[in-house]
Amino acid sequence: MENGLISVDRWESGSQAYFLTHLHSDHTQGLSSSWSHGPLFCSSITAKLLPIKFPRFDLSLLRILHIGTSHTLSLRSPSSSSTTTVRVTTFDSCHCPGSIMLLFRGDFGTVLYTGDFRWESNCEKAKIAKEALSAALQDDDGVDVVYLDNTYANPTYDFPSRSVAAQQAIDIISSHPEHDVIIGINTLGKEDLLLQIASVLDIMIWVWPERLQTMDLLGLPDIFTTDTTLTRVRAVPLYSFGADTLEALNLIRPTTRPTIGILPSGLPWIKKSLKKGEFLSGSFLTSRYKRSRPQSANNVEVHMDKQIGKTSPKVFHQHIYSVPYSDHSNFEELEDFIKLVKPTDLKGIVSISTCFIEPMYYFGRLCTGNQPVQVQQLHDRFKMKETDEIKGAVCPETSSEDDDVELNRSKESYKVKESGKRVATVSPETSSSEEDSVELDRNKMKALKVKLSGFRMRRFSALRRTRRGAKSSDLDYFDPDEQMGPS
DNA sequence: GCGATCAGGT
DNA sequence: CACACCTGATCGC
Repeated sequence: MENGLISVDRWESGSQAYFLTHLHSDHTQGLSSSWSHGPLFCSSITAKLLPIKFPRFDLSLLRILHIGTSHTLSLRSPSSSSTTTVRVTTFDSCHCPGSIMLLFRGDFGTVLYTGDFRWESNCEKAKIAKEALSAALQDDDGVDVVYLDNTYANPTYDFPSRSVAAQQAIDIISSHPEHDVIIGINTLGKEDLLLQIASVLDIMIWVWPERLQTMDLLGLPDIFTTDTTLTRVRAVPLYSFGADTLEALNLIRPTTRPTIGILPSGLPWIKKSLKKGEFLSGSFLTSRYKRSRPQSANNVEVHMDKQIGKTSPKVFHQHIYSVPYSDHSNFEELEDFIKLVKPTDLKGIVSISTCFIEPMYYFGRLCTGNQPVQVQQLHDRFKMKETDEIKGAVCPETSSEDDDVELNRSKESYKVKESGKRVATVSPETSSSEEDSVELDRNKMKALKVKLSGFRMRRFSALRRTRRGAKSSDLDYFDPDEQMGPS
């Protein structure tokens, strides 16, 4: 959304007001400590966390948007030189701490920018946000455009609420009473998962020192620690979480306890780095429709198929479980959202993605614009997108539950093949067994690296570092001896 | 030396 | 298949 007036999660110069929906790095590309193109509007939590990511950021540029409030900005109209006003209302998007949804009203009409969001039907915060949005929309003629978090804008994405997924993680931990557990997380997000685990199992959760600082800034309960002796459950950075790490942890027994990994992820198709003769024969994208029973690691039985029709935990490595814990709305929630807002037009907001799901394909019938969406229109839109730098526009395969046979039949025509690498992988020359052996060699090399206590091993040992009794106030985050990773 | 960008990885 | 984000290389300033 750029018209010389405002930018949302975009940081090039040329706008008069900038909005940051949340602090994940795919939304801060172009933002830096030295950025100064204009005032930056964000939530109070984002403002609090921003200096961690951008230490020398000019804080006088920040403008706080409180949840549930409206602000009126006086800006210069880019076309004429007259003044124009933009009114912005802020809602909790329930994606990660500090994340917001923005409703803009101005000469350009009414535009709702969802940002990344998850509004679950069973979530109290989402319910409040929903009601606030409904109320805000009552004095409007309707929303002209919704910029939608279209990450899962396809009916194949049918995963449970976060609390249900968290319970699945808890069941996995409970069924491994003698194991250490590591959970892969990023620098922001999944805090509620950790809180639910800690509360139900009445245990503390280990986090790395920088993450503890974030937890403290967020004012979360005092259940996080940097002392490995206080708990068997550790949340570790996703980048240090892999089959290699788990294999290493389980190789050096009995020095350490046997360890399982839990990967909280909305991506149901996460595949492990495949080696021959191991558990899974196909990707999760296909296997989840086979109603296959999740295989349990180490022959420990896990009873977990309660959520019929919803994504269940998966084992994709001897020691790693995946639970469908997502901070993006699933298809059903997106559908409810569109039914509530009934926009005239709908656009997807994908940042770093090779897989763009056209939201109008499934939600077009819920919009109030020209109905129904014509095949040719969508086709044209895809073509436009592709020449317009969004690399590909793909409607993933779906089950045959679509009620609109006509659309379903012509689905193939919406697929736009991605150029470059993707094309190369389907070309006949590269599908030979020669490539397989290269792949195997690469895996061998990786395994060797671990065993030779190379880079990965050092990173792993950093994770195990004990910080006995450390509280965040005691920590010196800039002590190079305490930094994670190779020095 | 720093920031921006890209490639390659989990 | 890629939620988000890491490291490392390179390049321009």
